[in-house]
Amino acid sequence: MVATRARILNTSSELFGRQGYAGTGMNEIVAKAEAALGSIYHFFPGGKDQLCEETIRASGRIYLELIEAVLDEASDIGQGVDDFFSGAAAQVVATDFADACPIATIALEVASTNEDLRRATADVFESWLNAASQRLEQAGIAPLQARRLSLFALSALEGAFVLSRAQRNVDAIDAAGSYVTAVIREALPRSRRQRREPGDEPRN
Amino acid sequence: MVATRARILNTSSELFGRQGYAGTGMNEIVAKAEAALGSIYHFFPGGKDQLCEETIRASGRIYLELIEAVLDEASDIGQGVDDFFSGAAAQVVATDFADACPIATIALEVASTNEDLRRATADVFESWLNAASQRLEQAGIAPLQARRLSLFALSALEGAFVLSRAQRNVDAIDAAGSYVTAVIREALPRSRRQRREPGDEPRN
DNA sequence: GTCTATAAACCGATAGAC
DNA sequence: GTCTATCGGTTTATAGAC
Repeated sequence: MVATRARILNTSSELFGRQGYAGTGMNEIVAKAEAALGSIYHFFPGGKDQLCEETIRASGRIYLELIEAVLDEASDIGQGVDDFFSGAAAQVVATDFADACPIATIALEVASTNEDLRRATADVFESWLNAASQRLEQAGIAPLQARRLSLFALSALEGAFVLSRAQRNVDAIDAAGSYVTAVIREALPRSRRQRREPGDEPRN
Repeated sequence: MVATRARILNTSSELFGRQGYAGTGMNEIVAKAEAALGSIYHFFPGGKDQLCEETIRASGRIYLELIEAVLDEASDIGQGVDDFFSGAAAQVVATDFADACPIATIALEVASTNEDLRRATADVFESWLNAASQRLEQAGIAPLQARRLSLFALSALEGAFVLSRAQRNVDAIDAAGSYVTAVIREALPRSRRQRREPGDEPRN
């Protein structure tokens, strides 16, 4: 049995991510979460703003864990980035182009209208950037370049999500993934560069 | 004297771009446009949906012209892409991180909820991609690679806009711009590659 | 903690005078 | 073409029984 509070957060994450903050109603959330309207104000007395902020931070944490898991399970950071873009494309297709980044829609909506929520999205992006930077540094890249590569990679991923959802195909994710992966492999110290060649065994 | 219809479209472009579709009300638009509520339904009898679709297509056309102008005025395509990212960063700063891509917020909001509007955003993105592809081909890049490079460059730009608005700095645009420019310069035929060296004269 | 009823404000949209 | 009054519906949020 999933607790009501968690059911509300799961549902709000899905709906805010797909339709945005203003486009998602409290009634819609409780209906889909099979909860009472009173429950949402019981667990989130701050109302819609509080629910949204907690949703941003909760889904941000889950996505952070995904980033860390995919990067850490790969044989090297280049392969990890490649895997992440491939997995993202698969997820977008599996959800019929509905679920891509859990916070990007909200981030654009609130950037100029709600300072608390803007800061929440900034904090989440920062956590993802730090996770990526840290692993690029472990692969031998200097801190400043690791930070810039992370900003570049996350930008390409986020923008590819925008294009993919609008175009209903994953061409942008495929293209962004292959160029970003190439740039990161080029940035690695020569001794640690690896590349899967046509004759290699598939790794998964 | 600016006509009422144009004043409404200019205002809706600004507000939809900054706050999204659901987050912008008809009353807010007419108030800021200094028009009567009746006028909006006179010029856009289809209501909010029609206004938004025309806004997407109109602002998309204006941004297309900007893309074409910046790319065509540069000495070569690499410099043009570099200039575009620099100009985008300047614009974002000048508007206090409010105006970046005119349609990205709407695109994410409507991708899974309004098929007509989704198609409008897809059409606009397609027009931008075609403009970029065409110029990459003129620079000697094969059509298929030109298309993939355009998808990659636009993805990086769009995602950098998301991060920049959320973080309230242009680090993402700077990083994305420099890596995208480098990738495109690498893709050019050796004979047409140009790079500004430290000793060169500034071109503008 | 859950549920329903409802308040108070706001939404998109329409009617009709001018 | 412009303006205002207003309709009907939905929104967020609260009250209070259970």
